[in-house]
Amino acid sequence: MDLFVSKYFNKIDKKGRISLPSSFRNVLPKANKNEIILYKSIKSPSIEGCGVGRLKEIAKRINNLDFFSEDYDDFSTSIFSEIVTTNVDKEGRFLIPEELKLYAGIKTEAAFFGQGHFFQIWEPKQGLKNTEDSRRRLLKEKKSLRMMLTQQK
Amino acid sequence: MDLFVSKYFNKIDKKGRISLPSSFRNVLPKANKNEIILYKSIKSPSIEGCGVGRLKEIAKRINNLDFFSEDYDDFSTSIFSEIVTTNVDKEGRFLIPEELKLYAGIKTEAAFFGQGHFFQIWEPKQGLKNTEDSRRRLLKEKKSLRMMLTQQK
DNA sequence: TGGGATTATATGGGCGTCAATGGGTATATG
DNA sequence: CATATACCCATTGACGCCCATATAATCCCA
Repeated sequence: MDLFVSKYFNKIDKKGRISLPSSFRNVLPKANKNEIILYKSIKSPSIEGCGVGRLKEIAKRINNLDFFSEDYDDFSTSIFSEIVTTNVDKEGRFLIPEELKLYAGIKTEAAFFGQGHFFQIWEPKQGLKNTEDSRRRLLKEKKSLRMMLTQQK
Repeated sequence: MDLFVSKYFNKIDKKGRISLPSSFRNVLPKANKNEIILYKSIKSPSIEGCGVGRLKEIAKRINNLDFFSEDYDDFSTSIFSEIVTTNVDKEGRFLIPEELKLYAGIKTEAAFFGQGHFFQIWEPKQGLKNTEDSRRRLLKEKKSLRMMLTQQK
Protein backbone atom coordinates (compact mmCIF):
# COMPACT_ATOMS: atom_id res chain seq x y z
CA MET A 1 0.00 0.00 0.00
CA ASP A 2 1.43 3.32 -1.04
CA LEU A 3 -0.99 5.52 0.84
CA PHE A 4 -1.14 6.77 4.42
CA VAL A 5 -4.20 5.11 5.91
CA SER A 6 -5.65 4.26 9.32
CA LYS A 7 -4.87 5.88 12.64
CA TYR A 8 -2.29 5.16 15.32
CA PHE A 9 -1.60 6.39 18.84
CA ASN A 10 2.05 6.50 19.85
CA LYS A 11 3.99 7.83 22.81
CA ILE A 12 6.67 10.45 23.02
CA ASP A 13 9.59 9.29 25.16
CA LYS A 14 11.79 11.31 27.51
CA LYS A 15 14.06 12.25 24.67
CA GLY A 16 11.18 13.57 22.63
CA ARG A 17 11.21 10.72 20.16
CA ILE A 18 8.07 9.17 18.71
CA SER A 19 7.66 6.23 16.35
CA LEU A 20 6.35 6.90 12.90
CA PRO A 21 3.85 4.07 12.43
CA SER A 22 5.40 1.20 10.55
CA SER A 23 2.81 1.29 7.79
CA PHE A 24 3.57 4.99 7.26
CA ARG A 25 7.27 4.29 6.99
CA ASN A 26 6.54 1.84 4.22
CA VAL A 27 4.86 4.57 2.21
CA LEU A 28 8.04 6.61 2.07
CA PRO A 29 10.14 5.96 -1.03
CA LYS A 30 13.11 3.69 -0.26
CA ALA A 31 15.40 6.43 -1.50
CA ASN A 32 14.26 8.89 1.19
CA LYS A 33 13.08 6.45 3.78
CA ASN A 34 14.69 8.38 6.62
CA GLU A 35 13.44 11.87 5.98
CA ILE A 36 10.01 13.42 6.30
CA ILE A 37 8.69 16.96 6.20
CA LEU A 38 6.35 18.49 8.74
CA TYR A 39 4.33 21.71 8.72
CA LYS A 40 1.43 23.32 10.51
CA SER A 41 -1.91 22.44 9.00
CA ILE A 42 -3.65 25.47 7.55
CA LYS A 43 -7.10 24.33 8.53
CA SER A 44 -6.71 22.75 11.92
CA PRO A 45 -4.48 22.70 15.01
CA SER A 46 -2.58 19.72 13.75
CA ILE A 47 0.70 18.91 12.11
CA GLU A 48 0.81 17.58 8.60
CA GLY A 49 3.58 15.42 7.32
CA CYS A 50 4.68 13.47 4.28
CA GLY A 51 7.70 12.32 2.40
CA VAL A 52 9.97 14.88 0.83
CA GLY A 53 8.77 13.85 -2.61
CA ARG A 54 5.43 15.37 -1.92
CA LEU A 55 6.87 18.86 -1.82
CA LYS A 56 6.59 19.09 -5.57
CA GLU A 57 2.90 18.25 -5.41
CA ILE A 58 2.31 20.92 -2.78
CA ALA A 59 4.09 23.48 -4.92
CA LYS A 60 1.92 22.57 -7.86
CA ARG A 61 -1.28 22.98 -5.92
CA ILE A 62 -0.27 26.37 -4.65
CA ASN A 63 0.75 27.37 -8.14
CA ASN A 64 -2.72 26.56 -9.33
CA LEU A 65 -4.12 29.29 -7.14
CA ASP A 66 -4.50 32.70 -8.70
CA PHE A 67 -1.05 34.18 -8.49
CA PHE A 68 -2.30 37.70 -7.75
CA SER A 69 -4.78 36.71 -5.08
CA GLU A 70 -4.17 37.19 -1.42
CA ASP A 71 -4.56 33.49 -0.99
CA TYR A 72 -1.53 32.80 -3.06
CA ASP A 73 0.83 34.70 -0.83
CA ASP A 74 -0.88 33.52 2.27
CA PHE A 75 -0.72 29.87 1.39
CA SER A 76 2.71 30.09 -0.05
CA THR A 77 4.09 31.80 3.00
CA SER A 78 2.13 29.77 5.50
CA ILE A 79 3.20 26.51 4.09
CA PHE A 80 6.66 26.79 2.64
CA SER A 81 8.20 28.93 5.30
CA GLU A 82 6.81 26.67 7.98
CA ILE A 83 8.07 23.43 6.58
CA VAL A 84 10.71 21.59 8.55
CA THR A 85 12.49 18.43 7.58
CA THR A 86 13.06 15.75 10.17
CA ASN A 87 15.13 12.59 10.18
CA VAL A 88 13.71 9.23 11.02
CA ASP A 89 16.19 7.07 12.95
CA LYS A 90 16.95 3.39 12.43
CA GLU A 91 14.14 2.39 14.76
CA GLY A 92 11.65 4.53 12.85
CA ARG A 93 11.46 7.38 15.38
CA PHE A 94 11.72 11.11 14.82
CA LEU A 95 11.55 14.38 16.76
CA ILE A 96 8.62 16.75 16.55
CA PRO A 97 9.94 20.32 16.79
CA GLU A 98 8.80 22.15 19.91
CA GLU A 99 6.98 24.82 17.95
CA LEU A 100 4.88 22.28 16.12
CA LYS A 101 4.08 20.41 19.29
CA LEU A 102 2.85 23.66 20.81
CA TYR A 103 0.76 24.42 17.74
CA ALA A 104 -0.97 21.07 18.00
CA GLY A 105 -1.11 20.91 21.78
CA ILE A 106 0.86 17.70 21.86
CA LYS A 107 2.57 16.68 25.08
CA THR A 108 3.32 13.02 25.78
CA GLU A 109 1.29 11.23 23.17
CA ALA A 110 0.26 11.84 19.60
CA ALA A 111 -2.22 10.43 17.14
CA PHE A 112 -1.34 9.79 13.52
CA PHE A 113 -4.18 10.01 11.01
CA GLY A 114 -3.69 8.73 7.50
CA GLN A 115 -4.87 11.18 4.83
CA GLY A 116 -3.89 9.39 1.67
CA HIS A 117 -0.91 11.18 0.25
CA PHE A 118 0.00 12.77 3.59
CA PHE A 119 -0.81 12.34 7.26
CA GLN A 120 -1.80 14.45 10.23
CA ILE A 121 -0.49 14.38 13.78
CA TRP A 122 -2.91 15.42 16.49
CA GLU A 123 -3.15 15.65 20.22
CA PRO A 124 -5.11 12.38 20.66
CA LYS A 125 -8.32 13.74 22.14
CA GLN A 126 -8.56 16.65 19.73
CA GLY A 127 -7.83 14.34 16.86
CA LEU A 128 -10.61 11.98 17.76
CA LYS A 129 -13.02 14.85 18.18
CA ASN A 130 -12.02 16.17 14.78
CA THR A 131 -12.72 12.79 13.22
CA GLU A 132 -16.18 12.75 14.75
CA ASP A 133 -16.92 16.29 13.61
CA SER A 134 -15.79 15.55 10.08
CA ARG A 135 -17.92 12.49 9.88
CA ARG A 136 -20.91 14.32 11.31
CA ARG A 137 -20.60 17.05 8.70
CA LEU A 138 -20.40 14.51 5.92
CA LEU A 139 -23.26 12.39 7.14
CA LYS A 140 -25.47 15.41 6.74
CA GLU A 141 -24.88 14.86 3.06
CA LYS A 142 -24.96 11.12 3.14
CA LYS A 143 -25.17 10.87 -0.58
CA SER A 144 -21.80 12.39 -1.26
CA LEU A 145 -19.89 10.25 1.20
CA ARG A 146 -21.59 7.16 -0.02
CA MET A 147 -20.73 8.13 -3.55
CA MET A 148 -17.10 8.47 -2.68
CA LEU A 149 -17.00 5.00 -1.26
CA THR A 150 -19.17 3.04 -3.65
CA GLN A 151 -19.07 4.76 -7.02
CA GLN A 152 -17.72 2.50 -9.71
CA LYS A 153 -15.25 3.80 -12.21
CA MET B 1 -16.25 -14.93 -10.82
CA ASP B 2 -14.81 -11.55 -9.97
CA LEU B 3 -17.54 -10.44 -7.60
CA PHE B 4 -18.12 -11.03 -3.90
CA VAL B 5 -21.24 -13.18 -3.67
CA SER B 6 -23.00 -15.54 -1.25
CA LYS B 7 -22.70 -15.63 2.54
CA TYR B 8 -20.39 -17.48 4.91
CA PHE B 9 -20.13 -17.95 8.67
CA ASN B 10 -16.62 -18.32 10.03
CA LYS B 11 -15.06 -18.47 13.47
CA ILE B 12 -12.53 -16.21 15.14
CA ASP B 13 -9.76 -18.20 16.81
CA LYS B 14 -7.86 -17.45 20.04
CA LYS B 15 -5.39 -15.31 18.18
CA GLY B 16 -8.18 -13.25 16.68
CA ARG B 17 -7.78 -14.69 13.21
CA ILE B 18 -10.67 -15.42 10.89
CA SER B 19 -10.71 -16.99 7.45
CA LEU B 20 -11.67 -14.84 4.52
CA PRO B 21 -14.00 -17.12 2.56
CA SER B 22 -12.13 -18.85 -0.21
CA SER B 23 -14.40 -17.51 -2.93
CA PHE B 24 -13.74 -13.97 -1.66
CA ARG B 25 -10.01 -14.54 -1.78
CA ASN B 26 -10.33 -15.47 -5.42
CA VAL B 27 -11.90 -12.11 -6.17
CA LEU B 28 -8.78 -10.27 -5.03
CA PRO B 29 -6.32 -9.53 -7.83
CA LYS B 30 -3.35 -11.89 -7.76
CA ALA B 31 -1.08 -8.88 -7.36
CA ASN B 32 -2.63 -7.86 -4.03
CA LYS B 33 -3.96 -11.18 -2.92
CA ASN B 34 -2.72 -10.79 0.63
CA GLU B 35 -4.04 -7.38 1.56
CA ILE B 36 -7.56 -6.11 2.08
CA ILE B 37 -9.03 -2.91 3.44
CA LEU B 38 -11.74 -2.67 6.07
CA TYR B 39 -13.89 0.21 7.26
CA LYS B 40 -17.04 0.90 9.21
CA SER B 41 -20.14 0.79 7.09
CA ILE B 42 -21.84 4.17 6.84
CA LYS B 43 -25.37 2.92 7.22
CA SER B 44 -25.24 -0.17 9.33
CA PRO B 45 -23.36 -1.65 12.28
CA SER B 46 -21.23 -3.76 10.02
CA ILE B 47 -17.75 -3.76 8.55
CA GLU B 48 -17.20 -3.38 4.84
CA GLY B 49 -14.19 -4.70 3.03
CA CYS B 50 -12.65 -5.03 -0.38
CA GLY B 51 -9.35 -5.26 -2.15
CA VAL B 52 -6.83 -2.44 -2.01
CA GLY B 53 -7.37 -1.57 -5.66
CA ARG B 54 -10.64 0.03 -4.71
CA LEU B 55 -8.89 2.26 -2.22
CA LYS B 56 -6.70 3.69 -4.92
CA GLU B 57 -9.78 4.69 -6.88
CA ILE B 58 -11.19 6.41 -3.84
CA ALA B 59 -7.91 8.21 -3.34
CA LYS B 60 -8.06 9.47 -6.89
CA ARG B 61 -11.54 10.85 -6.40
CA ILE B 62 -10.64 12.66 -3.22
CA ASN B 63 -7.53 13.98 -4.83
CA ASN B 64 -9.69 15.68 -7.42
CA LEU B 65 -11.47 17.75 -4.82
CA ASP B 66 -10.31 21.28 -4.13
CA PHE B 67 -7.34 20.72 -1.90
CA PHE B 68 -7.98 23.88 0.13
CA SER B 69 -11.67 23.27 0.73
CA GLU B 70 -13.26 22.08 3.96
CA ASP B 71 -14.81 19.17 2.15
CA TYR B 72 -11.42 17.87 1.25
CA ASP B 73 -10.41 17.46 4.86
CA ASP B 74 -13.74 15.99 5.84
CA PHE B 75 -13.58 13.34 3.18
CA SER B 76 -9.94 12.68 3.64
CA THR B 77 -10.28 12.29 7.39
CA SER B 78 -13.46 10.26 7.33
CA ILE B 79 -12.18 7.89 4.73
CA PHE B 80 -8.42 7.51 4.95
CA SER B 81 -8.10 7.64 8.69
CA GLU B 82 -11.01 5.27 9.17
CA ILE B 83 -9.79 2.71 6.71
CA VAL B 84 -7.47 0.00 7.93
CA THR B 85 -5.44 -2.35 5.84
CA THR B 86 -5.09 -5.93 6.96
CA ASN B 87 -2.86 -8.70 5.75
CA VAL B 88 -4.27 -12.04 4.74
CA ASP B 89 -1.90 -14.87 5.72
CA LYS B 90 -0.98 -17.90 3.65
CA GLU B 91 -3.97 -19.78 5.00
CA GLY B 92 -6.33 -16.98 4.01
CA ARG B 93 -6.87 -15.59 7.50
CA PHE B 94 -6.74 -11.98 8.71
CA LEU B 95 -7.24 -9.94 11.87
CA ILE B 96 -10.24 -7.70 12.46
CA PRO B 97 -9.11 -4.67 14.48
CA GLU B 98 -10.69 -4.43 17.91
CA GLU B 99 -12.39 -1.13 17.14
CA LEU B 100 -14.17 -2.57 14.13
CA LYS B 101 -15.22 -5.66 16.03
CA LEU B 102 -16.75 -3.41 18.66
CA TYR B 103 -18.53 -1.35 16.03
CA ALA B 104 -20.12 -4.46 14.54
CA GLY B 105 -20.67 -6.29 17.82
CA ILE B 106 -18.55 -9.21 16.67
CA LYS B 107 -17.10 -11.56 19.26
CA THR B 108 -16.27 -15.15 18.34
CA GLU B 109 -17.92 -15.57 14.98
CA ALA B 110 -18.63 -13.43 11.97
CA ALA B 111 -20.78 -13.59 8.86
CA PHE B 112 -19.52 -12.53 5.45
CA PHE B 113 -22.06 -11.20 2.96
CA GLY B 114 -21.09 -10.71 -0.64
CA GLN B 115 -22.14 -7.31 -2.01
CA GLY B 116 -20.69 -7.44 -5.48
CA HIS B 117 -17.74 -5.10 -5.55
CA PHE B 118 -17.28 -5.28 -1.78
CA PHE B 119 -18.44 -7.42 1.12
CA GLN B 120 -19.85 -6.90 4.59
CA ILE B 121 -18.90 -8.55 7.85
CA TRP B 122 -21.65 -8.83 10.44
CA GLU B 123 -22.26 -10.30 13.84
CA PRO B 124 -24.09 -13.44 12.57
CA LYS B 125 -27.50 -12.86 14.12
CA GLN B 126 -27.63 -9.19 13.24
CA GLY B 127 -26.49 -9.99 9.74
CA LEU B 128 -29.23 -12.51 9.18
CA LYS B 129 -31.81 -10.16 10.58
CA ASN B 130 -30.57 -7.45 8.26
CA THR B 131 -30.96 -9.78 5.29
CA GLU B 132 -34.54 -10.50 6.25
CA ASP B 133 -35.30 -6.85 6.76
CA SER B 134 -33.81 -5.96 3.42
CA ARG B 135 -35.84 -8.54 1.64
CA ARG B 136 -38.99 -7.52 3.44
CA ARG B 137 -38.47 -3.93 2.42
CA LEU B 138 -37.93 -4.94 -1.16
CA LEU B 139 -41.03 -7.11 -1.29
CA LYS B 140 -43.10 -4.18 -0.14
CA GLU B 141 -42.23 -2.63 -3.42
CA LYS B 142 -42.67 -5.64 -5.60
CA LYS B 143 -42.75 -3.52 -8.63
CA SER B 144 -39.22 -2.32 -8.32
CA LEU B 145 -37.96 -5.75 -7.35
CA ARG B 146 -39.58 -7.32 -10.37
CA MET B 147 -38.12 -4.65 -12.51
CA MET B 148 -34.64 -5.18 -11.20
CA LEU B 149 -34.80 -8.93 -11.59
CA THR B 150 -36.27 -9.04 -15.05
CA GLN B 151 -34.75 -6.02 -16.69
CA GLN B 152 -32.28 -7.01 -19.36
CA LYS B 153 -29.17 -4.99 -19.95
C1' DT C 1 -21.69 -44.58 -11.62
C1' DG C 2 -19.80 -45.98 -7.11
C1' DG C 3 -16.32 -45.42 -3.92
C1' DG C 4 -11.75 -44.78 -2.62
C1' DA C 5 -8.11 -41.34 -3.18
C1' DT C 6 -6.60 -36.66 -3.69
C1' DT C 7 -7.17 -31.75 -2.91
C1' DA C 8 -9.04 -27.69 -0.72
C1' DT C 9 -10.79 -25.19 3.13
C1' DA C 10 -11.45 -23.93 7.83
C1' DT C 11 -9.21 -24.16 12.05
C1' DG C 12 -5.50 -24.92 15.80
C1' DG C 13 -0.96 -24.03 17.67
C1' DG C 14 4.52 -23.32 17.96
C1' DC C 15 7.90 -20.15 17.21
C1' DG C 16 10.71 -16.60 15.13
C1' DT C 17 10.56 -11.79 13.68
C1' DC C 18 9.21 -7.12 13.89
C1' DA C 19 7.22 -2.92 15.89
C1' DA C 20 6.93 0.16 19.72
C1' DT C 21 9.38 1.69 23.54
C1' DG C 22 13.25 2.52 26.93
C1' DG C 23 17.89 3.76 27.87
C1' DG C 24 23.29 4.17 27.51
C1' DT C 25 26.86 6.25 25.04
C1' DA C 26 29.27 8.54 21.27
C1' DT C 27 29.32 12.48 18.36
C1' DA C 28 28.32 16.92 16.85
C1' DT C 29 27.55 21.67 17.16
C1' DG C 30 27.77 25.98 18.89
C1' DC D 1 32.16 22.27 27.61
C1' DA D 2 27.08 21.72 27.49
C1' DT D 3 23.15 20.47 25.15
C1' DA D 4 21.02 18.09 21.55
C1' DT D 5 20.76 14.28 18.52
C1' DA D 6 22.26 10.00 16.26
C1' DC D 7 23.60 5.25 16.88
C1' DC D 8 23.55 1.00 19.37
C1' DC D 9 21.51 -2.43 22.31
C1' DA D 10 17.62 -4.39 25.12
C1' DT D 11 12.74 -5.66 26.28
C1' DT D 12 8.00 -6.87 25.49
C1' DG D 13 4.10 -8.02 23.14
C1' DA D 14 1.95 -8.56 18.75
C1' DC D 15 1.95 -10.53 14.42
C1' DG D 16 3.55 -13.39 10.36
C1' DC D 17 5.13 -17.71 8.86
C1' DC D 18 5.21 -22.51 9.12
C1' DC D 19 3.36 -26.98 10.09
C1' DA D 20 -0.59 -29.95 11.48
C1' DT D 21 -5.43 -31.82 11.37
C1' DA D 22 -10.23 -32.53 10.38
C1' DT D 23 -13.97 -32.00 7.50
C1' DA D 24 -15.76 -31.16 3.00
C1' DA D 25 -15.43 -31.03 -1.92
C1' DT D 26 -13.58 -32.96 -6.17
C1' DC D 27 -11.54 -36.19 -8.96
C1' DC D 28 -10.54 -40.36 -11.21
C1' DC D 29 -10.77 -44.88 -12.61
C1' DA D 30 -12.53 -49.53 -12.53
